Amino acid sequence: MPKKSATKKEPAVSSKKAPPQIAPPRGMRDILPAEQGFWDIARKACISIASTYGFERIDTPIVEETALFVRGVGKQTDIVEKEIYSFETAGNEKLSLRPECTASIVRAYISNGMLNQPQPVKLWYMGPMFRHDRPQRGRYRQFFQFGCELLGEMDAVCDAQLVIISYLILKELGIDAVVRINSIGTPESRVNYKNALSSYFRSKRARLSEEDRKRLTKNPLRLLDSKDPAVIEMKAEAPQIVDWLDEDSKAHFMRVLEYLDEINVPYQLDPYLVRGLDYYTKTVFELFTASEEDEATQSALGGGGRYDGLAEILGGRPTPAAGFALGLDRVVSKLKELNPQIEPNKVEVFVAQLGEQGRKKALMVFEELREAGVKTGEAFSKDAIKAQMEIANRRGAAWAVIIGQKEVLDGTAIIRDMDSGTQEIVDARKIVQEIKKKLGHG
RNA sequence: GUGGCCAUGGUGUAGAGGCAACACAGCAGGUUGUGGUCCUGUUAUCACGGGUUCGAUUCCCGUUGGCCACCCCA
Repeated sequence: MPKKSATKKEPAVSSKKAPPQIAPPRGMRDILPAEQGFWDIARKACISIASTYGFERIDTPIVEETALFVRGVGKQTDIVEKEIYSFETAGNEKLSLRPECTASIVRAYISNGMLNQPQPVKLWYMGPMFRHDRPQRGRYRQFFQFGCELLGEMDAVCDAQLVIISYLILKELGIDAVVRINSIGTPESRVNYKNALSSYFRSKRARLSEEDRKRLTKNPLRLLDSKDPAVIEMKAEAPQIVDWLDEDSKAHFMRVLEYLDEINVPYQLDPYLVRGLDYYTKTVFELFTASEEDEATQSALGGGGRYDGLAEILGGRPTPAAGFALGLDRVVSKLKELNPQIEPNKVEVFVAQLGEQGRKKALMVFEELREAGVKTGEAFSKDAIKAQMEIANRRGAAWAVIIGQKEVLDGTAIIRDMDSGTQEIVDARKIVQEIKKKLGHG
């Protein structure tokens, strides 16, 4: 290869040249300390409600065999067709970053023989998922999901409970959510419906856009969420899936709705809701915020449904199951709009020092206070007392313990009331005792 | 993956073909060991690469990234 660029000056790694834009990979981001308070609130709500309903945590690998997702999520789905992060290892394993977690959970259920545990098995998970999609607001290539999966039980009350749990988590966070729900029946009834739907739209093929014609052959169900006004109009007359459900699915769906009525979970029947993953059967639902602008942008906070066939697809025994996932990035961004109060990392006492002797003594006093269960702050790397007091103030300390050369020689310490500015000198051996008394720790 | 808009200190913004401005945050000071106010100083090769030009941060092209719409989803 001719090295034309050789004439150019070496890009000189050592020069002062600014590095090229240094940023995380596209569609990925850092979640900084200032953000973590919001995430903590969201995570706590998820975990506490899921635990209340008897769900237990499971962690599965972030990477799985590609085949798991191809079989589980569906070869035809966009997620697998164009969004999956796949790679081959040095050992020729074909692996993928998980684009969602349900397939992994079912895999874990099978590979750990959980069918021998009391059923249903109720699991929750929380972690990053990866999809190589074009980034947008609320859509990241690495995003976090919290989800619950309930395996080994087919009763409709389980579907309802999962809807309720996801709804309650959002409610707990002050987010007003609306559930959109539908039933897509068994694979067989869906095939019949698909046929009916495509023959309906085929009769009106002339009025379809090119894009929608493609969908007609590829996945006619997707026509139902087309934004083309002409299609929306045609939709009104289109066959609806409820009319094609088998008796069992219909009865199941009715029971789910009855349970939701019982708990007063607001829901909208959405005959056009079909989810983009192949494994769903019967109940499917999505959660949206009540505000209109969000409806326009179609960004669901979460979604889920029943997937009775998945375990078998993955090579396990037939196992009825259902679950949901919340998009935590979207939940957190909604939560931030509500401006919840974040507890700052406050401190009760601050230990300030002057001089090397003072610092050594202060190091020990800090440990004693910490061990006594007092929330204590320090800035031992600072020499100036002024800078230390500034930090003490910023961290909201009610008291400051000040130890300088003089105090070390006298065997004393200064205790300063940060509100009034009054100070007293105490015996160095009684610092912890004095502070605890002042804080009312007994 | 397709199309549109955009890119200035840590953050939010101003600016104009010829010294890059303001606010906030940060750091250091305002004499000898004390915070919340105030004052001073300090913090930018204007995302990266190339082109036009005497001269580009400003105009043009490309790259990267962000936002928006489509697609799809969380």
